[in-house]
Amino acid sequence: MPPYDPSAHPPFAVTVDLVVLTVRRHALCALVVRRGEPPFQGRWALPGGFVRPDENLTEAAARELAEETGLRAQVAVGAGGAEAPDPYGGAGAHLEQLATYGDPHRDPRMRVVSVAHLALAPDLPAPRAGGDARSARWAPVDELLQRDGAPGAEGVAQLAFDHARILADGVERARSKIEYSSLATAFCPPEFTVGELRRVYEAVWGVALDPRNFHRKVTGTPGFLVPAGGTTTRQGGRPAQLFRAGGATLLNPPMLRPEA
Amino acid sequence: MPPYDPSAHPPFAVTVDLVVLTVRRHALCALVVRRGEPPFQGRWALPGGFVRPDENLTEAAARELAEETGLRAQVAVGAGGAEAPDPYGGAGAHLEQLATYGDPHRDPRMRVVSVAHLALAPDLPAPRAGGDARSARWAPVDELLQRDGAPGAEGVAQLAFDHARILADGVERARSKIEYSSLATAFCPPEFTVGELRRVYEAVWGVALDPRNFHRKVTGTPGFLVPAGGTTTRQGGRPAQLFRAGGATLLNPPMLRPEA
DNA sequence: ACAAAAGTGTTGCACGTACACCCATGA
DNA sequence: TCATGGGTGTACGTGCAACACTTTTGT
Repeated sequence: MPPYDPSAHPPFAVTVDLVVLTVRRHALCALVVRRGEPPFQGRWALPGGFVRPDENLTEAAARELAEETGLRAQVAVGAGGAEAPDPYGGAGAHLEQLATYGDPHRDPRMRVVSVAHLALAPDLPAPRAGGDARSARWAPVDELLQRDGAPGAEGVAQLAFDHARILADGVERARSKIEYSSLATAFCPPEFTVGELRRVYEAVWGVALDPRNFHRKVTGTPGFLVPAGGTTTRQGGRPAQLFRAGGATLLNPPMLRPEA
Repeated sequence: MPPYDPSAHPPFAVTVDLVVLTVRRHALCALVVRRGEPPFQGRWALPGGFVRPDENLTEAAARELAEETGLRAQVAVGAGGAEAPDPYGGAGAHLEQLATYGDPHRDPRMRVVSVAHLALAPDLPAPRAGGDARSARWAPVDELLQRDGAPGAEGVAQLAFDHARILADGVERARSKIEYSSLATAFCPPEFTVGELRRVYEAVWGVALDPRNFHRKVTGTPGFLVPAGGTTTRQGGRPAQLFRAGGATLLNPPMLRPEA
């Protein structure tokens, strides 16, 4: 390694970008904000911002998440590069590092290395255009990721920068990770029914699951769900038991994703 | 997002660090280099270096890998943030992005954000102390990751910076990824036997596997292994068929890791 | 002959899939 | 009464674990 002389190295900017996913009306949706200035002015982009000198990457991502959504982060430990325990106590969104994108020309203005993070949130009342966001919305990922040229599907402009790629990576991570972990509960409110959890899987994977077998699977895995005591009929039909996420974080054997 | 004024942002240095793993004498080993200057002078560290202005992160990692080992990288595409296809044609090591580490004080000299990469290589003749490495060696990961204070296990100094954490994350990634992918073949020479592949799994997981069931599993998975034609007795005993890695990259159903 | 490693056959069990069936509520 | 979603029972198939057994070399 050459000696470290700050002035001898090219100027890199380091940012965090956020893939914030939720399930709304049976569809997997991502949070996007409209850019107010060039480049890509007027286009939709992932929320994000610069890492400050005194904060680590996870803190920067949690700060941006709070600014955009008001959610407090539940930081995941593990091989994702988490650096600090959850500084908050309350309920909030799952947050983990996704990947880092550093192509020399991904931002036309200067060299920007972006550490993308993935956040999973329960359905929120409405995007809060806080901080420096001009306007924000939840958009179905299917729309955002449509390749241009798809017939009969115009009207959705491509995301700014390489954000389509980042979003695709985040969606793929979420889709595969709910197979073998209890992460799907991060899309649910603190108390939820088995059917609501099943609809999360169905929305994220875009498939239909057998309600009976799903029920047996999740209630039969020790530590995955703990009964919360009450019941609800908010989905109609027979009253359903309410559950909370249990301590188990790994699902073994995993939930099988149908090939469809 | 505030406007981009390079001079308005704090100076970040961006580096790549490498977790290079191989299997030697039945043990999972990592490549470490001895630091020739402060901080952590004389301590072992992961190989790595600065990202240059004109290269992306994957290219930087591949360049460092070639400088340290002479290996050419087979870049993995997917959610790891790969940015370019393999620019080389020959045989080489598997390379993928691991995670990014950016704690404000991880390097005492200045703010350094390191994009760690994971490389898996077949057993190499000897570490080549090329580039700026003072000296290099393959060290068993069990030694490198021993927590200090373990009785009867002194003599192995802790790795420099946060490299023990990075190495642990890389080892965990390798251990879990060979479960559901054909990645274990990256530890083998171009042609290998079923027994040699099994010994890779046993070394990486630190468990014993049933040779008969392992044989059925890997030869029965379509596209995982393709016969190379010959046989060998280099392991002693009855001649074993030689295989090459097949096109299949995903193992379904996965190889089951015994709980031991 | 013996050890060592490569392969094959067979059986039992755990778990997923498919689907018939019953339960409890609101309209 | 009917539609809707919640929940249980059961038969069938697939695939892994375990282990007996055969094959082919080196010493």
